[in-house]
Amino acid sequence: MKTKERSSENKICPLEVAVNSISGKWKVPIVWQINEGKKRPSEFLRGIAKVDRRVLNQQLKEMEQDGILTKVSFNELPPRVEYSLTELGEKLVTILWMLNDWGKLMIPAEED
Amino acid sequence: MKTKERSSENKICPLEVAVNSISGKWKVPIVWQINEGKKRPSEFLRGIAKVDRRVLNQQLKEMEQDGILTKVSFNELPPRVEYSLTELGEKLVTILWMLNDWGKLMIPAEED
DNA sequence: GCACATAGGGATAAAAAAGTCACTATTATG
DNA sequence: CATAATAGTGACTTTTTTATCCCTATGTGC
Repeated sequence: MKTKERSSENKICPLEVAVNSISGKWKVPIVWQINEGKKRPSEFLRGIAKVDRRVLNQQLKEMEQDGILTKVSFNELPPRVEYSLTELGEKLVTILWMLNDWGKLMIPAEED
Repeated sequence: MKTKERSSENKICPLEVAVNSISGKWKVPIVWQINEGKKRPSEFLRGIAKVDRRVLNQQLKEMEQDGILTKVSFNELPPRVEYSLTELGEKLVTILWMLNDWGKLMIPAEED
């Protein structure tokens, strides 16, 4: 999910940039799961229910380009790739925790 | 954007609920603009660039159902409707400010 | 009557995102 | 040789989301 036109198109809005960078069905789950340190694509595939390999790669790639994740490819066989949070990504986790707390406030009402 | 299946489908994840409730192209801009107090749909239309009336209504409706916005309809002619943030919505603004700060960290790199 | 403003919605089209399938390549194992 | 891991992608379909168009209704001003 690249940076597209949203509310404002002339000036760069930091909030817009931020929201764009985490707008993707599996991006927040990815950040949420990686917290332990490193994770391989295959681990994400097993951990995050029904993510497709194709889509996972897309989102990982975008997050890497956005500076949220770091990718390390080992020259081994079978191939090994590890993703970890950058400093920026770790700061995001802090905000996600707050969003998580905020989300708790919505649950009683949405529990239908 | 209703609550759909994301990472986990059995247990309710507050973060998932939170993210779902603000996943919508104009939802964050709406919250971001309403901070002053109240806003009429027509004001959003003029304020947020190219939002379409139809889409705006959809997102306002969902946010009202999610408890983020409060809608007040006045029985006047021409009709008047005002949206304002609920307590929950105001708490969201706090988090959006942090996301905004976080987004600033991404801008130098993305300024191509 | 016509145009404008207000708020709202049905039917439909377009665009964007996500998902599916099949293939690449390599080594080890049976 | 077949199969299973590993990571990755091109071509394509499906689903979801957003946008467009045209209607409703009401009162004011021309």
